[in-house]
Amino acid sequence: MSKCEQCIVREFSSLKALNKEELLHLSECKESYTIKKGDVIFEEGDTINGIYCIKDGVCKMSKLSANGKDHIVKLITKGELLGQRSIISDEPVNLSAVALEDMEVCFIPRAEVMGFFDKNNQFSMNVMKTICGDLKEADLHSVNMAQKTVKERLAETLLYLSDTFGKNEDDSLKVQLSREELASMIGTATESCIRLLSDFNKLGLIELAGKKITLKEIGKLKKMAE
Amino acid sequence: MSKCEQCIVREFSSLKALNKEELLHLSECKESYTIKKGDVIFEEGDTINGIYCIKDGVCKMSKLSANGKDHIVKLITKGELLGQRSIISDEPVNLSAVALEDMEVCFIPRAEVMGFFDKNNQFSMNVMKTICGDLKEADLHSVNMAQKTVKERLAETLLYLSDTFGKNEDDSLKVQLSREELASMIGTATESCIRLLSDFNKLGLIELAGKKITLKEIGKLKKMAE
DNA sequence: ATTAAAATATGACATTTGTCATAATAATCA
DNA sequence: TGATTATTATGACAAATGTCATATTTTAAT
Repeated sequence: MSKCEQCIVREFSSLKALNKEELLHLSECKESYTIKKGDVIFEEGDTINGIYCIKDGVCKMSKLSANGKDHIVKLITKGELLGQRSIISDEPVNLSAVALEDMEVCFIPRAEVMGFFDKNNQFSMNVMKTICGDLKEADLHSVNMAQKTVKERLAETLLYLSDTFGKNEDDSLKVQLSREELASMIGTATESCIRLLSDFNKLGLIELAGKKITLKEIGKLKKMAE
Repeated sequence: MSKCEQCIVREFSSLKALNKEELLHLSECKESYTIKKGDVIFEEGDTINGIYCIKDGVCKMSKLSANGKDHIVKLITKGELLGQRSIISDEPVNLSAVALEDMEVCFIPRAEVMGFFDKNNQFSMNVMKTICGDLKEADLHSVNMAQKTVKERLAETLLYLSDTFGKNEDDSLKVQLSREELASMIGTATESCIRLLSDFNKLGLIELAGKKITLKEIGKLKKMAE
């Protein structure tokens, strides 16, 4: 069992507020998991009994809409905690989490988390700030969904992917989403997404090579995203 | 200066966790305001120095989108607190708040709120739960914006207005939004909103009388909203 | 009450986006 | 490797939505 005290990822989440003693205790009750690409961590409506700390990898958080399509609400990566909202509200999770690549995660039991809330005010404050940040993001996101065109949303999403998850050595986007997944992030039909990618390609804004997408004209893409 | 202890509205917000002593202190440092319809409580980007407790009335929370249009993210009414996110994150507010009708609000200084966070764990927990609820709502909202048609969103919004804010004696919706505001809630052009309202009217789903909107076929509207 | 201004309504049309069909390419597996 | 399947791509068209013009109604102001 690995020591939480030595885990660097911890420093990037609310868990950074924990003291040595708390970390020691955490090391003993947490469980490490390896999750394969495509695996479901939890599904919308599931009752989870703790939170997940992402050590490595990226997963998509999605919600089934009334018309049966999956909508990707956000992507989560290392240093973030999963399932906080559910634990705090004492409700089933409202989003599904599916790994986009192989992942390393630790599961922290509910009781442990509640203990931290009780005894460590700084931890509570950190969680609160995180959730407030999420809320701000979510509000911005819905305004974008409501007011921007599909083209603008695509440009914006490509830039977001680049900024947040970085590039490979060949400059292509690190997270590899299928066209369907990309479409489900920007809220459009897969065909529309493919068509716009083609357009962007023809305009020289991006370069397509199979699943790989490379951003060529960041400035123009930014303008396009408004 | 009115006593917070006797304020019924308190019972509906996170403030219900406060004890007698805290309430006494709160009574002394809070300030009551009357806000006229159309008045701005705060604007996106403003730094606020406390939170607002809504005693009466309804206000719209909106965000300016890149194309210059205002998008109404949500409506807030009595029993809710305004500005929590900003105070917790220690950031300017990300939404504007404008009164849709005359309002009664109390302003609670930042320091007071922070004191409650420090000393009253239940209060913190309540706030956290509220924000988690907001986050869940916000995620659902963006999925709806991304996946539903304008028609579906209009039906859904009308039902929401009826459920949340109730009806007048003549059965018409209590909150009176202009067509422009309604359009800005569902994320569409004012003309499209007007056109769809006309359609709904012709179909007998609703009844229009000037600004007044009366829902006639709740069941059908629900089906329409999917 | 009369006028001016704002809000609501409707028509005509352009643009965006979705849907269905089908082709081309890439990935997977026996 | 060859066959099978999934993914990506493109065309053709329909449906949804936005824009601009203009009429009508409501509201506000003098």
